[in-house]
Amino acid sequence: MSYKIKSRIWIESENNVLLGEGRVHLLKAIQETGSLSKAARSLNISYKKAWTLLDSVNKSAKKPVTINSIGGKGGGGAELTEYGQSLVNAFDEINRNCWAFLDEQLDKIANL
Amino acid sequence: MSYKIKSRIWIESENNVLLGEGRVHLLKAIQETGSLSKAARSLNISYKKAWTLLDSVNKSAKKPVTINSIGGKGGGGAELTEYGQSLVNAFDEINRNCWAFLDEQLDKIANL
DNA sequence: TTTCGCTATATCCTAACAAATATAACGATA
DNA sequence: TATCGTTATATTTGTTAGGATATAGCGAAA
Repeated sequence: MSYKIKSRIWIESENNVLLGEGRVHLLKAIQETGSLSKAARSLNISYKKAWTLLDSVNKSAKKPVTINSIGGKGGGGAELTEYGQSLVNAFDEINRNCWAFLDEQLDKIANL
Repeated sequence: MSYKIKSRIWIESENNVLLGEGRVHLLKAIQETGSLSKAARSLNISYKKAWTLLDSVNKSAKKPVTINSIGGKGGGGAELTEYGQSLVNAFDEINRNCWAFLDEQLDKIANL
């Protein structure tokens, strides 16, 4: 069996992490479930962890990534903004491209 | 100030990590100093940590990456094999290429 | 005005990981 | 055969990130 190359990418803003794979997973789950707590449950992470992540995302981003509402019908919820959706899509695309790129590069090591 | 994209790449072999940035730093330091303990001191990490890393590298690699000698003149030492040097060089090149590639990709996010 | 499920936040606790320490073994050299 | 600076490894101690738990506040709707 041969070597594999793996990668992790993330976006920073003013030395704060804006987006990484975990954050993108969370944002997708929010989009699917309509709430932060449901998203946390679906990802098997604590609400606190999810909240901390989302808070950090929104504090680092130039424009709001989600809109969170407290109280009201159903207790409230969270949803992605247009900007949030664009970020998620762009991140995914870059990540996929990066994997493809690295797989190409790998043959520099394969036959040493 | 605008977003930055960062990355971390590593090479795996049979689900074990072979090379990452930290390991490559260590290998370079071994090459420069001729010993594992000197390399550890130069990187400000404990000997134990350095030894554990190097041990893992050599156990994951298909061919030996360093040759370590115990006792004798100077107490012993460690040096990179040809193969080890090739791995280090290839990793560095792939890493640099990856950075350049990702910087290109970043403008997908810059103007959202 | 009570209920509901959610957002928001503080505090404690623990388990994983890193650092610190100790010690054995090695072999060329003098 | 004593010395030296290594490699090699076990064990103990510290630290910190994350998990668990608790609770307050919110607002639409019935």
